[in-house]
Amino acid sequence: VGHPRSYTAIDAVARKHRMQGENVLYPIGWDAFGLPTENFAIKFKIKPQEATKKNIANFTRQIKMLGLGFDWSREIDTTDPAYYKWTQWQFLKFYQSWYDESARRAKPIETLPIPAGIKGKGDAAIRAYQDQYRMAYKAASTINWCPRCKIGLANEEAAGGTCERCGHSVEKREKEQWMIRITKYADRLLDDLDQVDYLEKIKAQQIDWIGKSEGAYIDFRVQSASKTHPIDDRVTVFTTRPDTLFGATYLVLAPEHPYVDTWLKDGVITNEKNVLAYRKTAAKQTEQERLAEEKEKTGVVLGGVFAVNPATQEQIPVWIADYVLGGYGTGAIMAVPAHDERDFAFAKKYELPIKEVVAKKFGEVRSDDVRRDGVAAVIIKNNKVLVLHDEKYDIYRLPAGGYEAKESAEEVLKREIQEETGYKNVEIGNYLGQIEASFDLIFAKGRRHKFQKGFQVKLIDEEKGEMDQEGKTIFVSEWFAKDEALKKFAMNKESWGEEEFIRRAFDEKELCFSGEGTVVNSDFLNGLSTSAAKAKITDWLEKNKIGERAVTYKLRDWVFSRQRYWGEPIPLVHCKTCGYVPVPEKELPVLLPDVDAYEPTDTGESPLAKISSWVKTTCPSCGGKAERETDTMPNWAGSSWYFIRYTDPHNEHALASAEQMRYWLPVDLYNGGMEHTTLHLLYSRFWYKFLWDLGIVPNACGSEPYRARRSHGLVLAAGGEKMSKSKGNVINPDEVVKEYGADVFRVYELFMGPFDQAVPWDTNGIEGVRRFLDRVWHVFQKTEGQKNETSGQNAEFKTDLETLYHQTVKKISEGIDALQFNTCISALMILTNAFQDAGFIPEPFRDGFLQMLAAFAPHLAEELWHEIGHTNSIHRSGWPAYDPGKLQTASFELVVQINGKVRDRFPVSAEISEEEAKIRVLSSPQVQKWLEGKTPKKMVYVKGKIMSLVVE
RNA sequence: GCCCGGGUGGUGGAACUGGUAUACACGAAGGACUUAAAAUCCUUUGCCCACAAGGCAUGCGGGUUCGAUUCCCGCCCCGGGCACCA
Repeated sequence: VGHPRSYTAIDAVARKHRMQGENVLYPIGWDAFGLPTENFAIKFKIKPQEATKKNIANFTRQIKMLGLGFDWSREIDTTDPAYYKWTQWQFLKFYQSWYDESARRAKPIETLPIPAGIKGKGDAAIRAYQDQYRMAYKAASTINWCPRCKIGLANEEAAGGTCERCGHSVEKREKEQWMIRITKYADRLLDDLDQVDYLEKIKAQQIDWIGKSEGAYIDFRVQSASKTHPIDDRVTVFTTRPDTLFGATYLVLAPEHPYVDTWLKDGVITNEKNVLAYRKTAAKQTEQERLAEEKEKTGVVLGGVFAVNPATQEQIPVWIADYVLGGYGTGAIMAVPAHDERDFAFAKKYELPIKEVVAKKFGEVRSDDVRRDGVAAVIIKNNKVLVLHDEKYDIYRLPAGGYEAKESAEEVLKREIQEETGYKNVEIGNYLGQIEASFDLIFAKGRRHKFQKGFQVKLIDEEKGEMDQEGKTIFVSEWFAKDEALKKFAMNKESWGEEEFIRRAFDEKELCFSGEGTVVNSDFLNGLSTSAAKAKITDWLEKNKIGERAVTYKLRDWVFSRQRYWGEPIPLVHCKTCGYVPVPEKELPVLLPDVDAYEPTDTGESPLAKISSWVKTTCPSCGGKAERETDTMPNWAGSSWYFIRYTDPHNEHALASAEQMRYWLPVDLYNGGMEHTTLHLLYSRFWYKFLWDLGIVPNACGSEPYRARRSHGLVLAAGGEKMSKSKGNVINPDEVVKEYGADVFRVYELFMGPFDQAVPWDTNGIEGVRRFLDRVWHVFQKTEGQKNETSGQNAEFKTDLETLYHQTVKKISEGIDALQFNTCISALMILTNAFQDAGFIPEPFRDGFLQMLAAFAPHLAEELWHEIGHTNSIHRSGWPAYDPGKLQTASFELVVQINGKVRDRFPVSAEISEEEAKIRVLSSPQVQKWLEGKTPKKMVYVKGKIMSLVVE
């Protein structure tokens, strides 16, 4: 019952827009390559081809049973050779392209400039040079190997050290793999998120996965004390905080760092045994075990070598430790215990020196002002120092010797306020209550820098010298109005937008740990904010050629090979003389051979490698003997572009015609589960951008494939736990449809709760929906013959029904587009109940009511549509419109509040004036009773709603 | 730890840009119809007190406001995602 929920929901959207006369493409297809199908086939000892066929047949039956309005003429199947021909074709495009960094786009490989020196060396050299730049390339890499599934996994599929499919922990293996340079698109995948309308959490996941961080590479010289084994190497580290270089007191390499191999081999390391032992345990450990150890840090110092801190020229020890990851950055870090939590823990454990870098000095603060276990925010003003406790991260720390306030963004803000408003005493702080002195203006800063709508500001009376106990908290908008100078200042800042204003005010921060270690007062960084310090020191590093600006990403290149049978064969041929040669376009698709034995092998080689008749071929380039590539593509391949194929699914000459792509793309609404909001979404965005770069997707379509991405909530079992086969709590739509019918099932799926939230399946709840549809049916039966709309009804009653009808049309028309299906259904229920009370459905509302119902319960609506005399299909009939003038009833219930409490309510005409309303209110006996003879100090009237009286 | 959600009756959940909190539905209780049951229909249903009149309630504590589920500050709890990423 999970899949049908989103199908039904988007079906309602599709049907509504279709009925509104729009051309709607609501497609369905099967992404059937990959592990799930293959494992299923192995388990039941059938061929994956058959498993696919069977499951497609079953899903098709179920979908048709539900009456979903998919366009079956566009049905696709990623395992169909007519489809995967184009998947292979696109792979070849990756192979035959390179990424031009300066143009920020992919281009055909022929356009790659070949350096003169290489040109002279002949074709082989040119080829080798090109191979280094191809978007698809083969490289030996450490991959995640799942011993149970016998498959190499992409990093994305082995997150957390376990196989995404089976949960088994993965091993590291060296393997030649086809890779795709998705990392070249990291910045664009990040930047272009601004263009799209995705759910916030989906955007966050994309950003998170790409994991961009900006900093610098810094070279540390590593030398040996020994005369017999002298070395002078340079270890490069990556850091996001080059400004803390002065505080780097040791270096840590990942255990598998190649330098360690070299030094061991050269006999430089004096404690070889310990080092080897540590490396061995580290290598043996699975990712899972490593993380399971409660983050207890371990490591071994490398005896016989030391590094030199380029800023201080101090000699510092070099360690290996598994808290440094080989695969990220350079696999080496400079440890700055005073400014990094992990380094701090490590330094404490192994008693390594801790040095703190501070930019300036200022006056004293008592040590007990600084919390022992945490940190404190410190801000000074004139001669006073304020210590404000805060959470770990926003820290303006106070060393024992003290330092002067640097000009942080807070300071800038403060200065600007002072200069522009003439206010002298301006303070920016964290906790209002802890500020003792009197100030004119205080910005209170929240824990998370999240001031979306405003923040608290205190205005203190300077003459009194002391703020009164309560203070006066006002909102920004009001604060703007209270003081001309402040208003002017704030108005200027308004052009930043609120967010930018706040970001500027509070974004800059510095991380330190209090009360530990010694302090380095750096003249070099004197008076600089963190970002300015970073820039200054990076400039210095670059100038002296010991470092450079750098950006790193968590995102890695996409491992595109699978050593499994059930996937698209990679359409390349390997020839001893020509290297890898693409299969010519006219020979595509390279068909997956139909074989009996397709189980994965222990050797890690594709099962296809065993089929020599298939493997042996001739080289398309030289005609000599050659072998086919036996790796297949990952299941993500076919699904990376299927939305493009939907626009032109039967095209034999192209993946889709430019005309069709221009007509349909980008996708307006993409709904799916959260399980595809990192990988599939990222891959398909990347894939699309690549095609767009090459002009395969027309420029006019834009660089993002999906305009909006939404996601539906899970359907949970009755107890609120996940449905799973092992728990036996899975509900199959077949059973539900058998008992209640497709329409009840559909409507319940939408009524059960908010579309984007997880909701438990409730067998009682579905009964209510059945009753509702029964009621609809019955009220229509009673309606028959009642052609005269006003028969027996008084005018007021009719007006109410009319108002309700127009309100419902508005609500449902808007609700469907906002994906608020549960309230749409309830609106239909309310209207139905009103019809039932009336005894029948007045003529003018019949068609519209059914048309709205048709979006949710298409079968019943169609049946009743014909019953009331129509001969066309309701699904092509149109969508009801509402009359904005008929949304209000002639009268409304005026609510009277006295001192915030509801004391009376009575109906009044919608046209009543404020004066009249006041008279009516004051003459009410109820109100008079509560007034006890007093006159209200104030009367607030909200038209159509409420009268609020304030009495002393 | 970080990032997203969320916390409202016995239950799933409503509530527009701050304006009658608890729509709609489930469940429960009572009633009508029936020999009886099912189905259907009607009534009641946040809590306290109940004769009425009141009072208290949207996770907790504050604040702003004539008025707060909604805005602000500080917390607590639950779900999901990420995580020794330097």
